[in-house]
Amino acid sequence: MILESPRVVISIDLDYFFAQCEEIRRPELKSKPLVVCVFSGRTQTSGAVSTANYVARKLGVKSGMPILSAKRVLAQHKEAEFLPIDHDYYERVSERVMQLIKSHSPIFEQVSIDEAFIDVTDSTKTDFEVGKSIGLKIKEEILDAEKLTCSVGIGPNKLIAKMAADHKKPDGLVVIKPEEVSAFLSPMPIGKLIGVGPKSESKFEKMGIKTIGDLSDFDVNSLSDQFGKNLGPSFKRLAQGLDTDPVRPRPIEQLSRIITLKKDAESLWFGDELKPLSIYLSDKLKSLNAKCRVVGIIAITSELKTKNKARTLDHLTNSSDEILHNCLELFQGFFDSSGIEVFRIRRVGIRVSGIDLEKAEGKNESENQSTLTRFLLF
DNA sequence: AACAAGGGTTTAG
DNA sequence: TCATCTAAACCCTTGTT
Repeated sequence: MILESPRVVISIDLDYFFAQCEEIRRPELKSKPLVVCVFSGRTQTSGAVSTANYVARKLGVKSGMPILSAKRVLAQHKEAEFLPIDHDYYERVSERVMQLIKSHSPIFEQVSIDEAFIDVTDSTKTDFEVGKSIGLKIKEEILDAEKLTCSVGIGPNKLIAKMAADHKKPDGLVVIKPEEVSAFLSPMPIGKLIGVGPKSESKFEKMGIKTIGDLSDFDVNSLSDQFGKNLGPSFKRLAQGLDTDPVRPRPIEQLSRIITLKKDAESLWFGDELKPLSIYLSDKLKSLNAKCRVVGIIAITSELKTKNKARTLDHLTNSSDEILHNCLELFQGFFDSSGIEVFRIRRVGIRVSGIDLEKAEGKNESENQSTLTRFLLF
């Protein structure tokens, strides 16, 4: 019985992308520890590591680490570089790479600034050897055109393609044919399964599930009890290597913008800081030819707990004034609630969702979609 | 029972 | 002061139809 129609899916993941972009324009950095940082502006070193090259990673630098910790880890390495993130530059590089990848198949999905899938079932006629040669060609073209390395995975669906790409990094290429899926997945530790993070991993551990193989034949009802009636069965299917999610462009569902305050707030003194955020989101909506129905705020407390509020409007909007006005009212709700719960706010942001793409004049649906994809990132 | 709205959690990069 | 930023998927509760 055929449960899933055979596909050939390629996952392309640009290696340590932001740091590699910095290495392109300053090749002398390649041999040094290189750390791309998001400075928050509170102090000279406050902020987090966005990504680091493999020289820095081997010395212990990790994504998400406080910049100060990375500085300590690299204290002995006077030559280490800490560069501020330059998103516009990475965006331009990414855009060219994505065009190149897209030229290999019309069935294309950009997952993030440095990651994409293509479905090459048709052009390969399901021959994985042909799929492999397309993967090699893409690696070669990206290297020639942009001097960037990437990791490529080829499999019968997105899950396997992605895990194959993760399997050999950097600059790898791994092909997993349908008949190899089980042997590939089964022995892997459960934390390697896409979608299983630290929280789920420790839950699985308590249930005696150590490997993906353990999960693949675990009782589905117990999984539903632990993870919910959607996620539980879904985890089991993934562990079996089953994934029917098609390669296709994802429509934008929400846009948000968040900043770190110079000082934690106990009152609404930061209202002025929100205005540029509302203008940014308004401009973004307009450039997408879109409007939103839901306006929300995000607050992260001094204890790093996230709080959200949102309201649904009775109409669509893309007006920055209207977005801002609604956000300010929502923030009031954090402060004038007669104080059972008091907290200080470290970071604040605004979000629009319920996004409605308007029909653009003289553009068909797919042109509309690609405009959308281009604006997806920052 | 089915659905919408609002808020929290987890994951990924 | 160690602790960025963006987006999606899912979970739960509550209220409405």
